[in-house]
Amino acid sequence: MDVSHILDQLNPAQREAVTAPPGPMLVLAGAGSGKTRVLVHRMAWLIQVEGISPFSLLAVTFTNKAASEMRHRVEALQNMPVSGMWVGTFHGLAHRLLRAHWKEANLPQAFQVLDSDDQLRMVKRVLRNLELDETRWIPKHITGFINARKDEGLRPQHINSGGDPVQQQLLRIYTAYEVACQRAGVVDFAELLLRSLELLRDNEELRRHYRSRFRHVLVDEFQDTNTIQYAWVRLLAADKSGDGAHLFIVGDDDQAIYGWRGARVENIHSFKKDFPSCLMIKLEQNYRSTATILNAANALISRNDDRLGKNLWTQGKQGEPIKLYAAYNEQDEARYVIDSIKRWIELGNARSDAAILYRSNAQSRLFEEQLMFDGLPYRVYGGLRFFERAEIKDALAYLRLLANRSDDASFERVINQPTRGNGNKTLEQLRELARNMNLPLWQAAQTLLQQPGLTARAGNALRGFLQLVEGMHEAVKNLPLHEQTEHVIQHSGLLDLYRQEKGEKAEARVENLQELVNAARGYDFHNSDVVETDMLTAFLAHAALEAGEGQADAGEDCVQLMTLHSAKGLEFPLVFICGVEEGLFPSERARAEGGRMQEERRLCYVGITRARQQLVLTYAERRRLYGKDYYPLPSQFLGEIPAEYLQDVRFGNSKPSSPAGSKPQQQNGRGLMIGQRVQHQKFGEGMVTNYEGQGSHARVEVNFRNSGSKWLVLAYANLEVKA
DNA sequence: CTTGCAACACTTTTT
DNA sequence: GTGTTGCAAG
Repeated sequence: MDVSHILDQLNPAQREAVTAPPGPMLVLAGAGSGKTRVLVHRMAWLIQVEGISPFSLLAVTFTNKAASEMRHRVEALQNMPVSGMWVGTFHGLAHRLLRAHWKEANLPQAFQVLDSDDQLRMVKRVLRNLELDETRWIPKHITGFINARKDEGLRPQHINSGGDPVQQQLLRIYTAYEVACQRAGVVDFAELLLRSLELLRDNEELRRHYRSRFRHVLVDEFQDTNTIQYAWVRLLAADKSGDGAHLFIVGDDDQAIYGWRGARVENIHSFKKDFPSCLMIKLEQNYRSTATILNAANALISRNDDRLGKNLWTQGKQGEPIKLYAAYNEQDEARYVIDSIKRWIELGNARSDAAILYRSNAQSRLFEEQLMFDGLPYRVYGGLRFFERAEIKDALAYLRLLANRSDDASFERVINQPTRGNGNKTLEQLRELARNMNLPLWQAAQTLLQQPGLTARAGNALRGFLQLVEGMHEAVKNLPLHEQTEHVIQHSGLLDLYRQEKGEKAEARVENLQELVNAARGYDFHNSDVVETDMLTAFLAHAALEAGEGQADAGEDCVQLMTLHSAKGLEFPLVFICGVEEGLFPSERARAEGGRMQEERRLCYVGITRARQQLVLTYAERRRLYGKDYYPLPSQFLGEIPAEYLQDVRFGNSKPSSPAGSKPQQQNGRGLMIGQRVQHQKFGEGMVTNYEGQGSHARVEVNFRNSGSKWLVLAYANLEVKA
């Protein structure tokens, strides 16, 4: 059999991993070392050479994007669609299990998936029911608590409060939340994982079934797994009994940047202990970056402890030094970055080959303004995704109510959206009744209408809502999905509501609602992993599990803006990492909390290794953040990169272009400009960071080395200009 | 039920 | 500095 197409393009280490005999395997894959390629080729190898049926393969990733890329690449190697193979995210696969075995998992067949926003609302309702003060029991903290416990595999009954009243109260809320979810037939993200873990763990028949079915389980980005995800993988793993899957784990401990959301790098270490016979292969040859960039990254990350350890190398060129620009302030930083990008584009490069990376989303604004001023198309990653938009969630809530009347969260969301006379008072009565009789709100509403107590007007309004939902359900029952959607946004009044609103926002909302119809039309039920359910429920799960893109115009050639976190897995010829300052990157919180610096350093490592040809690091000497001025020190990470790889391009390298909001570089006849070093009789040495006004009113802002920043009237300040 | 104002937060993000 | 959210007045 000719296997050259599987092995030809692989280096020795990659080949060793791809062709390894069955058994636990840990592939330590450095940045840009061909990690996905190894996973994909391994799958092709198993199918084509080892003769493993795709039916016996399970591959799990963290994002839908990674999952679909993996599937496509396997199919490309295979030269045909591969069916029967399970490829998906942990959540997607868990969802698939629960759909297939809803009875065993003690769920209603039409159970719905809560996204984080739904979950937050749910918690707020629970708090209200328990009559707890939301200022003392902060809903966000509560969801954080619940999710963290679930991610550790802990139900309320597993947790010992140790007599701590706060802990006891939290457990009470956790318990009430679980009861409410169960009654409503909804499942949050963490619950998907926990419940499917419990399903496999406690149901011997099912466990046997899946353990004998899956011969190979491949896990991508293993350093990002949390406790329960690793437990889930282990349940399927081969043991002495002979059945169970061979685990093929791919990850990079140096790129573990999600500890703050429950990921445990330690799982990589545990894996070696849990599977002592495991093979470890390091992929250290990098195909992405110049030697300079790699050396800098290696030097930086070598400061971390407890690494499994690897050293990236390349056969490629030395490349340009890493540029380091010290901006006067954040405006200057933006101007420098965008000017550099403009020059780069003038050399014939694509806009999309340049990426601006930053630690926090708040930093994107200035870059956006500058890009807008210069007329450069750009795209900001992150932000609200399609299925998370309020109008979309409204429409989905109606659809969910059609699928499942017990979904209280959806009921509350739309009972008065658009307003139809169901006010707070009615809602309070409903909640009270639902609580007392232990009923979903829907049934409570029906009950309430049978009893006296509502005013005629309130009763009519409530009846109107119930009839609206029933009526829509009746009308829509046998229609295709997109017509159901269309009917619902029309007849619920949502479309009219937003049509009547004015402003760009409302227009966008109407468009989004129409886009939802298109999404429903395009939804491929048959291509989905979901079995044992109807089209509508499947679509709703799809909406919750795959929130969609943030912006529609992804296709255009544009400059890429994103956080360092969302840059993971991507690469760009030209990369800027901005705001490399103490307090921003590393973040203030990481600095304050001991032990968080290592993850911050890994984040820096991730950022550096995104760059293929040219890397530029920038920091500002003055930064305005949340309406306050800061004079940050350059990031300690800069000092951890050997100077031989760095080139200072401090001051004057940026061609001025008078962008929006910026001021001409020349300030009056004395040649004073931003960045100018000056001497003051009383305050000493400093640097001009800003100025305003003209002539005798002209004022400058000077950041003095020893006395901080001051505004001075130029005419009186008697500043001495330094070289 | 809508409108307006004050309080609040504000690292990172997928599912 | 900006945007969201919750509450009270109209």
